[in-house]
Amino acid sequence: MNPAEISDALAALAAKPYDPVEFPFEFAAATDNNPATIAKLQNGSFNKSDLPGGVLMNQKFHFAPALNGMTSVTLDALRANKRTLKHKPAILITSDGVEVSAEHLKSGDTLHCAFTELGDRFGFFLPAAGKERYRAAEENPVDIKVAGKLAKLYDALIRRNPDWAAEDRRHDMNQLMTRLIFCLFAEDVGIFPDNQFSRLIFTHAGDKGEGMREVLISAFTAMNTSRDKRDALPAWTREFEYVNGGLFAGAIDAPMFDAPSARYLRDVSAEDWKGINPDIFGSMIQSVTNAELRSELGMHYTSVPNIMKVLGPLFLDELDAEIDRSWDRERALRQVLDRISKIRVFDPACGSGNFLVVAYRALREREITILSRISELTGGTQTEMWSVIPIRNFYGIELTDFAVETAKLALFIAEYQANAQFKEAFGRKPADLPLRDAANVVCGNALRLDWEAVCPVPEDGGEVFIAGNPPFLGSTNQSKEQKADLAHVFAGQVESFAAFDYVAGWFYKVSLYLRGRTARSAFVSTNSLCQGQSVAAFWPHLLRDDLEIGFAHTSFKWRNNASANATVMCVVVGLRNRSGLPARLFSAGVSMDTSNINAYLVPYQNIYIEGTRNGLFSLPPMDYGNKPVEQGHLLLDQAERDDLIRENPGIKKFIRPFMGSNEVVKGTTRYCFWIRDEELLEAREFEEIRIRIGRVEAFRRGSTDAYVREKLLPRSHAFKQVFEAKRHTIAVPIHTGETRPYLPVARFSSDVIFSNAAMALYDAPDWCVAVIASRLHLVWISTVCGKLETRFRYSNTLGWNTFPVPKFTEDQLAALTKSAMAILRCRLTHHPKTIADLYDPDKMPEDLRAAHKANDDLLESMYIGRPFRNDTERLEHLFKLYAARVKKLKKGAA
DNA sequence: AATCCGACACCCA
DNA sequence: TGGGTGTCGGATT
Repeated sequence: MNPAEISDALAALAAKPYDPVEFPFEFAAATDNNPATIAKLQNGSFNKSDLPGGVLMNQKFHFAPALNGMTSVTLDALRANKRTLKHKPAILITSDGVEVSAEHLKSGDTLHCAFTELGDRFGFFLPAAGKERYRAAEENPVDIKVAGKLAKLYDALIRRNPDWAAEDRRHDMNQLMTRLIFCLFAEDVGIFPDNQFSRLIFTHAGDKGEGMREVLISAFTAMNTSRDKRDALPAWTREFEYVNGGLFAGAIDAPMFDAPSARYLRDVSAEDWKGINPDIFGSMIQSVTNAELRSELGMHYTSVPNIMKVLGPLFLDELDAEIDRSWDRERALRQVLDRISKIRVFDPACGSGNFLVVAYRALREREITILSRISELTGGTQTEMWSVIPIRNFYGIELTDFAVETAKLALFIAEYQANAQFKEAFGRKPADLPLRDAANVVCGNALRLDWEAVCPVPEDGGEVFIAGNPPFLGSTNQSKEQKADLAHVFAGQVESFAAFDYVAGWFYKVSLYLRGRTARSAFVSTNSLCQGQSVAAFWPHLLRDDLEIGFAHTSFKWRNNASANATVMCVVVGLRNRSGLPARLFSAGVSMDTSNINAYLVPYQNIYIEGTRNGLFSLPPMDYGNKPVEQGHLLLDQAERDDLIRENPGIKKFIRPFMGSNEVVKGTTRYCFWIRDEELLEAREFEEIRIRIGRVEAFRRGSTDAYVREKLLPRSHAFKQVFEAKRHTIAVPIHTGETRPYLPVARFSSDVIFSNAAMALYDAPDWCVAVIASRLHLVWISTVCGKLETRFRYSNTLGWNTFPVPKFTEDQLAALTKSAMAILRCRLTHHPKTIADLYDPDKMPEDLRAAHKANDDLLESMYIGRPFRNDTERLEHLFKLYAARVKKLKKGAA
């Protein structure tokens, strides 16, 4: 059962009179226990409670009835009960029929509410159904101000030095910015003496910035030179610390400054850099350096809440549990510390290092927790001198040079801040300078590089955790180079990969890395990787029979602190070697353990629904709508049509109503020219038609699709597909809103032409409406078809042709036809309300709801002799029927 | 020839 | 300006 179903079940329970004997069993049923388990609970064999009237279900809940007004007292009794301690129920619950008191044992949270509110408070009771609530990490406010000022400085420098914007100087410019940022940060947080850097450069560069270039070159050179070798440099540079660390190694140059750029530099150095959040520091710097890409780069960085969706279940949660278990044993804690010291974190799409920084900080925080506890346990005699987590254990691959530099810098800064925390806790830290060791961030194309060369598999028993947010790009939008990258990964491995999203390359490469290793991975991905055609095409090759999904987050909307957010729905998928351990599924604020998560991110065994042109069951063929491919030149709106017909009455015979999803759902009307080949000469008599055909020809001539140029260009009076009905059409919009409780199928007269925004059953029997309009069909479509973000996407090959139906009898078909008609007639009684109005989940009329309910009950009884209990049961039954049918067909073919 | 997809596209409050 | 909700034609099969 999903949370919504549990909510409904609890609401139903709360609406009935309270019976203290029946209540615990009904509560068990409402929290997803099957009838057999409940029967055993009732006959006492599963009931562990020793309280009068009590029911205790292992791990799930402990109930005892309360006397009037005494729910708090009974809750105390439940909490203190020995059996409670032994069997660890998730939830304690008691009621007197008026009040409910409950407690979540793990967190100690309590709930006191009216009995009738049980349904509204379902979230509290989810743990009794094996689902734990989780809260996403909070978004930290970022210092947008600093980034804005950096951007101004950058722009001013480019205005003064246009050549520094060119490709061959980009690296120098990037390096200048990172060095400046490091120095401004260092002088504010105490790595350098207070304000040393800005004081020295502004003292020696003059007011208008005229000497800034030479001053910066001298300063940076000094930081790369040990103090005793600075004879060739101005005397004032002696003051600087020796920094090194790669940041100041290599060529040192700086652009010319002018008055505005010097002013912006002063502005930005006046900011308090202590408050900078290093988690996404890199992205902010990166967005500074490219005015055009500024919004776009910012658009794609991964915010901390999203990073925690990946790193938490990948390894941090498990580490916390281990620390918890070891809390009272010094030896065990030292083992955890040893484990942490060997962990390698690898982000093969690291950008400016957000994931690596967050992972590094998380590990350093846990190290301090462990050391503090060891200190407590040993009475302060612990002798650790220093952190065991080196930043060289953090690996990354990134395509753009500047991002690589900022990633390294962000890790330096994170290390500095972690050291400061360490000092606060233990009173000591090593010297900050010179910078010693660096993260292993490589500049290159992750789909071309050998990942084992970048992040070697450790030989000391260490673990590798691979995480990141690789780029998503559908096949339509990939460049030639990107397609070649995918070919490099998949050629010879997978027969058909050209339709894969770019992100699939990362998933496949990580699967090769993980196999048989002490390593796990988790990536953010576009949700389409786990939907529709990609599932059957990609996932069997990825998982084979030795990998599994260890955890997953179902679709969530992309959000970060950028002003413009990318519009995309994401998932997080964690991969691991097959383990026999439970997998954890996160969905809408709830997590649950399950024996398997399949590639649709459904808690069910692995199953792949393959699109097919031939129906697997006995349903009539469904066609794709008519695809115009004419840049709108054959289409008309209502006014255009009316005007044309007024001026040329004869043109009417070539104009037909034209409908896609929008028109079906909202009841609007568009029209199209519909010219049969044999009528072309007659049609061309009209000047308007000649002009429009000419425009279509021009458009088709310029298409990149050879089929359009060669086959469609000579037929520019017509659409690409040409289908029409003889008697009537049953049409299903392809993309429609997911909040509607039913798919907006409708029936139209034969004059209407359907666009490729709809699927069409031409002249098909009306009982098809009953099937498509059913809850059962919606559940199937929403699971096995693709989505447009979260919108339903109807497909004939994936959804209709694969939909399992029993062999209907004539009587059943007659009943379904009647039911379909009842729905259609009911809609008519609400004329002129549109389908969008009628199927608004908040405003759906009761009689229409009833007609659909009757239709659902009728259809479902043809499957199992009764209505299904919930969507979970619906889906599992459909999966079973599909698998059985495919198995039978394969046997027949063999 | 047919159709799945969109780090979307576009409309409207 | 962002929530609400489906066009349209390229690229792949």
